Amino acid sequence: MYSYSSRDFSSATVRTKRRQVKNACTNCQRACKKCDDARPCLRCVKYGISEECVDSQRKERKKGVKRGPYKKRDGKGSNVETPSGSAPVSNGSLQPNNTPPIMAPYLPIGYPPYIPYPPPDKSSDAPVVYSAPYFLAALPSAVHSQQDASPAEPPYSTQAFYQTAIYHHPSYLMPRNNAPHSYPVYLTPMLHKASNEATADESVNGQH
DNA sequence: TAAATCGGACCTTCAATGGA
DNA sequence: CCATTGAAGGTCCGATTTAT
Repeated sequence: MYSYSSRDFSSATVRTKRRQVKNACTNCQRACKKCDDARPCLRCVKYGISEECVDSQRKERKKGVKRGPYKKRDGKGSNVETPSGSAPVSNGSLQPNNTPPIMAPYLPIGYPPYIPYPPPDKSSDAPVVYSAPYFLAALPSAVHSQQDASPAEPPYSTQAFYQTAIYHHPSYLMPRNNAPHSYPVYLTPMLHKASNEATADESVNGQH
């Protein structure tokens, strides 16, 4: 879910694999932008083109392609190493002993420090918005505060966007894969503006 | 300055291959 | 039979271009 490029890290840190969705929507595909598994995807929601958010059509894989002789396996299946020298990525799933994955080393620059976020307070009316790391990675400026555990009022009127996002993307606003690393998130004015004005923006068309 | 574009690096999938 | 290989087909990062 969380896709962060290795380029987001200092050279001293390990490379991490970029996560991709299985099938991007046609809009994101054309724009070469990050999509997600939900339909409509977050990007289409943002641009107000939810109704156009449909899976792209995938080609059938070629069959019967002759393949040359494989290279001899050197030594013992040493290919256990992860691709391109990347660290063994915890994809957010629980480890065998049921301990949460260690996510902190994979957080992108600007990501809040690794701190477990307390569960929502049922007695509170304050909207507690969780965000998956993926969401934050896509919208790093959305992180307004990570230390304030009880956001009372978002600094901007984001109700419209919240409603849309929560309706279409409840999973974005809740911890994923039982990961405890969730944070309160405020949306940026840019995002709010987009949510209100996106309907006028029909320009999410592509070329390529 | 923000948004759109797009080249290409990176990732996933899965049929072919080859060892047990 | 099953683990491994490796290329096809895909996603999306990030530099560049264009619009406001």
